[in-house]
Amino acid sequence: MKQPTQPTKRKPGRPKLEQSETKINILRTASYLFMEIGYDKVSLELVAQKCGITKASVYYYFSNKSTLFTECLSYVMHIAYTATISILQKPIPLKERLTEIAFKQMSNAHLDFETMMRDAAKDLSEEQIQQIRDAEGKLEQALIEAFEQAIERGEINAVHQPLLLAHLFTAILTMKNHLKLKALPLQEMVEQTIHIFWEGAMQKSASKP
Amino acid sequence: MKQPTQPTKRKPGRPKLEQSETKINILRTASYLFMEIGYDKVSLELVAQKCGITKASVYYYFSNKSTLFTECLSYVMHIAYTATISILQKPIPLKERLTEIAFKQMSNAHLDFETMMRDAAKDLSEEQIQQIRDAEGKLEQALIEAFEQAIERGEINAVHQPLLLAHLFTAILTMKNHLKLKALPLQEMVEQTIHIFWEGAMQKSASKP
Amino acid sequence: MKQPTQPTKRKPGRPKLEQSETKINILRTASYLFMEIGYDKVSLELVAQKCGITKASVYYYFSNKSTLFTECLSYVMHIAYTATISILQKPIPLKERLTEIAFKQMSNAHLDFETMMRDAAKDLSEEQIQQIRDAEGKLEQALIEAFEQAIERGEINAVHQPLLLAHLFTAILTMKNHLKLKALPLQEMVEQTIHIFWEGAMQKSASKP
Amino acid sequence: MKQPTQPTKRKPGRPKLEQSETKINILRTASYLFMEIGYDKVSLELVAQKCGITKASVYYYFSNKSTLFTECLSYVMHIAYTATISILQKPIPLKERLTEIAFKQMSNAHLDFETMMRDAAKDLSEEQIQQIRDAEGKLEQALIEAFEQAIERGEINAVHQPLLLAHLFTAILTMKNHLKLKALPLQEMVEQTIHIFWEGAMQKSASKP
DNA sequence: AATGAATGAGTGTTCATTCAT
DNA sequence: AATGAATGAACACTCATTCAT
Repeated sequence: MKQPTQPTKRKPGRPKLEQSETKINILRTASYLFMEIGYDKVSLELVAQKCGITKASVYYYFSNKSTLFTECLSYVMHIAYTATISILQKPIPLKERLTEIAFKQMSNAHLDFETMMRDAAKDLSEEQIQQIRDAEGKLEQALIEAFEQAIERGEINAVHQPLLLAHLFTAILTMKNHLKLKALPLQEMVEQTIHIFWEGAMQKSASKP
Repeated sequence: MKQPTQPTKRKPGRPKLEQSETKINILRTASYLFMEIGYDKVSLELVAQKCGITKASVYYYFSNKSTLFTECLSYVMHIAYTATISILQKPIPLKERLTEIAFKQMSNAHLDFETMMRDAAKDLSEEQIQQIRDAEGKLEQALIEAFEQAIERGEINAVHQPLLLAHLFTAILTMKNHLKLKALPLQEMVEQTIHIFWEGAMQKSASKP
Repeated sequence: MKQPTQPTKRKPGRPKLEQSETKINILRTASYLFMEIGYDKVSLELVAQKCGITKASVYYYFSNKSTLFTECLSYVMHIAYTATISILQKPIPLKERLTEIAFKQMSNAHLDFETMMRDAAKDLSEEQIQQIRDAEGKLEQALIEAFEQAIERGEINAVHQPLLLAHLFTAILTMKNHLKLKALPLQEMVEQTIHIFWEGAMQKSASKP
Repeated sequence: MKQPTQPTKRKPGRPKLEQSETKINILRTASYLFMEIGYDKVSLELVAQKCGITKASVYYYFSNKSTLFTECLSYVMHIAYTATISILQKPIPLKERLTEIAFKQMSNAHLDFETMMRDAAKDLSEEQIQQIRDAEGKLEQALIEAFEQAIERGEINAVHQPLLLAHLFTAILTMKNHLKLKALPLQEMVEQTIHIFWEGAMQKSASKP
């Protein structure tokens, strides 16, 4: 979008990336760390180390820890959004799509969203929080729409509110943190869990008397 | 019991208070803080402040931050256990009991168990972890048994594993952290959520095809 | 020496000790600890523990850590003095007496005097330092006199100053701290060392040219 | 050596100083303090103060108190070693060389090695202890060899073990701590002391009967 | 673009000391 | 005579942040 200011001869070959490679590297590394061990326990020193650069260099690209965090979460949310969307658009029953999403999420041991936010909250400005919440909102919205469509199609009982279903589904995914369950095979656990959720959401019979 | 003036070896020195009020105060205050903002962000300075005493005084009663945490969690777990048990023993359908438990838990915005443990883990000794896990185990066990009995009574489909049901139920409770849902009236949210869970768990029809 | 103020009927039987047993216990325990691990590393808590009493009780008998230290050192010095004197008075050649003293001192791994004083110095008042130095002085004096007599008897070359000999002898005893020497059998080490010292001190030949 | 403008991969960022002056300053200051008042009583705050910097800056250069101590001792030992060696290699009789070493050592009122190690030991890793002991070993070895050669040359009685002589010599140097002796002129004290040691070590006459 | 240097504020922990009982 | 309770000052260590180069 941003035309270089000088309209002179355009350099041949692949143009340099808008975002410096270092910056992206930091973003990726920090994102991973934030999700793995949480906001507080990620020191910028650690991020720098893992990137093979200096703490000061991190500051060159991100003016704050909170800024870094904000950009990381936006970045991660975007990826998660893309991945989720691509699953949700598959032409298979919603139950199967949900199972697939659940399986993906539960496979890697990331901290859940709210946990990270809680730690970071103290440092984040209003705008930053909003920025992250927006990114999260898009993801939430995608899920909500999937449920809305399922209701329209009659796959799910219209009694339920899509918003609530979306959050219930998300809450269920936190089961991955329950150590005791590590005994059970993941595949089986995911399938059974989603099955219960699904049957509950679907039930045709009478519900709220 | 206590013979008055007779010289039956009265312990010298200032008599110890039954259960020092200060200690209980610390326990309560720290428990609240740990659950509210997590292990790492609770500084002993903060605990002391909130108790109106000095950091050193906290150390008078608890030799460690990790010790304090351990005792707090045991304390809290015990309370949660007692409360849960007393609900589970009521002579009403399990679904109603679960709703009641969920309502209680979701009413106060505590961090969930695993999140706290993750932060604290680095400081806890093997025994301390075990001690907390034991307290947690009792709670988990109570839930599991409730599900087992429901299965025996035919309230719930025998297809499901009580362990998984218990953890699914617990995972669902983390929904309380989802800010977006703060818009919905709590009562309604809890009822609908448990309803979905319940129908899913109960379903008489075919399950895994 | 100190006549009780009231000349009334003297209580029959063994009179109660002037010094309470607890106080003596503290004195003994603390002395041991001070000499074993040094002034700084001895906490009053530790002393109390080893005595089976409370920190506050230690303060009941000794108003300060420095006071306790002072009294301990005086106490210890007195014991050392007595022991040394009793050896020095034996009717055997001085060389043998010195060997005996050296053997006793090197057998137990106590810190040496100056090391302890250096740590404690920051806390001690002028009077306290003087008090300890006095107790030390008596010990030093005993050694000096032994050397003086040996010179008078012609056992040792009159060239040497008894004061210097005494300190040289004391300095030699610090060899017990040299870890590398732990390999050598103590008995042999002591004998050889004193032998060298002795021959050097005794030499009849010309000395300062 | 340093090619000026040519684009031969110049390291980016601010170039590192040869051996940061600050670091050397810390090293010197801390070394002095450690030897003067001992490991425990040297707080990093104090080191920082004396250097005119912040405690955090000390941590910028040395990751630990124990690391700082280790590097300080290695540093000091190296200096002592160099100085000692240069004296030991002089073409003068061993006795004179020893006198010179003793004079140098006694001139500054350092704590002796073992005293410092005793305090620091609790914080030092195995490797660190080894590192320091190695540095110490080199010094010890230099002395031992000097004594071995003196024995070969017949300067010293072959009865004595060089190891023991070296440690005896070292022990004697601790006399510098004996405050009482501060009255005597240092020069004289050193000469007389070494003389006694020397005559004892040299004696041609019968030894162990 | 990237870095070495430096810092201030905070954290967990220890300990001598005081005081009412 | 002895103790439980409480505190202030210090210490080792960490970390986000700044700045000149």
